[in-house]
Amino acid sequence: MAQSRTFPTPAAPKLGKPLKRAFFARSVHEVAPDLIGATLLVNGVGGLIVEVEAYHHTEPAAHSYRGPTPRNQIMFGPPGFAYVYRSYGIHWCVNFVCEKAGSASAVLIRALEPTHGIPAMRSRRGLRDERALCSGPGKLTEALGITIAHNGLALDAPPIALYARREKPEIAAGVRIGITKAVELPWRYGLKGSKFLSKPF
DNA sequence: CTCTTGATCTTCT
DNA sequence: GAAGATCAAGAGC
Repeated sequence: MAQSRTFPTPAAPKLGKPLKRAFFARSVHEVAPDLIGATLLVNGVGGLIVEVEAYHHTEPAAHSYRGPTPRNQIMFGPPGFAYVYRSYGIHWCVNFVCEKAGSASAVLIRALEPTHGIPAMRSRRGLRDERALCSGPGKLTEALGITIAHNGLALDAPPIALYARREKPEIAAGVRIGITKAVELPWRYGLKGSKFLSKPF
């Protein structure tokens, strides 16, 4: 530790009001862009949501497209809960369930701008560039400590907390990343100009 | 900078 | 047996 004296902790941005579960009880295509700029914390660690993607059961890229399975059952439940799945056998990815029970739609959280608990995130991810801490769906779950243990948890109760954005940001949209079906749907949303995206728009 | 590859769990064919 | 809502490391330019 080269640091020889105590520095003031950088002030984290002021949080908006807590998002209630009802926030998610509407079209996934309204919720997804509205999440850009909101703050996601798990046990007090997290940051600003800067990139998301919408998925809906009527479209073949969605896990719910072929009906319920043990993995995706949370997607078929009520809105306002976390759907966590194993990606490529190695990573965890987290979604927020939207609309209504049976609708099987969700928003994949793809990138955060780290604001809270950065030392904890660094320690979980290893020493890295701050821009790489949460710049991908598998990276941010590792940084926040999200695992299958969080599958099915409510989004408005500990250890998860969400806070509304305080100002409306400029939002970019584009095609989703890493899929081979329904590739043309422009259901990826991001904070315009953010340096913390998984990829530029 | 871009391209390739290995890691290895769940679902589907 | 193969593919997939991914990531990091290594080779090459």
